[in-house]
Amino acid sequence: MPHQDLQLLGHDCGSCPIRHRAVCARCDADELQQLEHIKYYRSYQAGQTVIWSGDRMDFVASVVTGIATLTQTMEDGRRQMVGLLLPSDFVGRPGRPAAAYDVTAATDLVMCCFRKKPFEELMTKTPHVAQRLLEMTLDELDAAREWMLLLGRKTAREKIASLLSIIARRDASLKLKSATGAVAFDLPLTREEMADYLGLTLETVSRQMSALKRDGVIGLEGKRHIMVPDFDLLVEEAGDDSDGGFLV
Amino acid sequence: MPHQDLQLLGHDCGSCPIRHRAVCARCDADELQQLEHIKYYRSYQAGQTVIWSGDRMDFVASVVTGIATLTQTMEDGRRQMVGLLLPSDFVGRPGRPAAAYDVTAATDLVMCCFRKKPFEELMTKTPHVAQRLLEMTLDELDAAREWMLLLGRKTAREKIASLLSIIARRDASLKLKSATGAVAFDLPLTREEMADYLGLTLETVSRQMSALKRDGVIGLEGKRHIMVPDFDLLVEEAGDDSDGGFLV
DNA sequence: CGCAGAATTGATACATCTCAAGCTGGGTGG
DNA sequence: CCACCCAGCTTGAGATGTATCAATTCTGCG
Repeated sequence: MPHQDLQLLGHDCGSCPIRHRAVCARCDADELQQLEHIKYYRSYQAGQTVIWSGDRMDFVASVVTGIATLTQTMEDGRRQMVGLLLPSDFVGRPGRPAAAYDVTAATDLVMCCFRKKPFEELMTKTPHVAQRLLEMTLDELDAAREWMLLLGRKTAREKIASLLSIIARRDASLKLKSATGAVAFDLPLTREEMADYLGLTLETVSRQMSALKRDGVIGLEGKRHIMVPDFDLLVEEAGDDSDGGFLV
Repeated sequence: MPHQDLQLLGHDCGSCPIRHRAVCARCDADELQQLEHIKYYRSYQAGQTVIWSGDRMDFVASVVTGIATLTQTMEDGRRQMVGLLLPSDFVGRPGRPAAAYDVTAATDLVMCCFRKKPFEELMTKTPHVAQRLLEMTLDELDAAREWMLLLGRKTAREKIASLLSIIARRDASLKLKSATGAVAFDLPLTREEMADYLGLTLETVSRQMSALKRDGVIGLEGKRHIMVPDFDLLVEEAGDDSDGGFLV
């Protein structure tokens, strides 16, 4: 059962922190008002399950604050994370009645939910929501393909460095900065969640984190706070083509 | 330079073999006529490169016949396939000037290309193309996530069985049949391409193919023709949840 | 016929997994 | 206030699956 605090903040789209990046980014005043009508907020505590794969899902949503994960599980318990949702990311698929993945709150989480039926109607009647959703889905597809390269071909060390640089970049972009030089951020994931992201065991994640620390690529303060003295070095360790991925 | 046979077949959308599945599936007569105006066909021989990652790309396209692959390559030569495009699948991203992946013809290939600029205009002016593209992109994202589970958590044997069952299913669906009982099909990929798909080496692919043959899960006629006596057994070997994935 | 690309098979190396034992830090109850 | 506890994490030793390197063996084709 979701912990259903009605948030006082953010009831008005105009002052919403993800107003300019989420699925509603392109909406005009009229469309926004229609969305206001069908939206409601939900909060989850870190660790709570938002929805189980296969469950009926009669809403779609945007992440407002916090981080959620999408995971797939095999019958024997092997788990693979297939999505990492940051503020402004979209959850759910219009036209699909049930959830295809487990959705979990990795940190405390606030989502802006839209009742699915009216949301679908809005999509067919006005263009801006569908346009923006297409754009976001194409971006996610690109991210998924980058992730496939990571899973299929990178070494454990490269995988860790890749994940850290991805989080650093997205964290910087949420703060409207760009990731260069010295960078610091909090890991929103446990070692086990990192392992599920990377297709590794948590022991291997731990060992490689220690190795990167030993080699001076990263510094640790507690388990969660990461300091990166030279972001370019981290990117190099990730094995990515040097450019910051400016293909748009 | 693409081998640019103008195809005699298929100049008319009405008789196009992918008319009801491709990005144009929802178009009305008027929209279809606009598409006719900006489309042209291109043919490629098996092995030819359609476009290199980073190259300027001033068209988007649908695969009409044959199979194309999307691959990413790291600086040191490690390769990962990130897309397998069958007839009706879409190539290219509206709004992006350059190709993000290498696109290669795995078999002889015919593509229906649309000049990008007018295609983008058509997308903003009429709803049906954008709607269908969104739907197709969401499907691809689901496929990519399934693929991520494969890359991150499956054993070599499970990977091979998964790939074979995916190809068997898509092959059956193109023939408007469903994959059950005894099934047979041609592999459109070399061992090396299979390895690039699965995040393995070609030697491991070869060994696991031999193992599946030895165990009677598959039969081989030549290198490319696969016979599956019991499709359910193959799916079991793939480690997937038993159901045929009917989440829509 | 014989060649070249594709595939198979073998022997060995090595990265990561597995199993197992401690460590650490923050919260709780005596 | 301290001892304890527990989840999360680290580290170690050994097992194992896949990669690597190296021959052969197919197979289709000029």
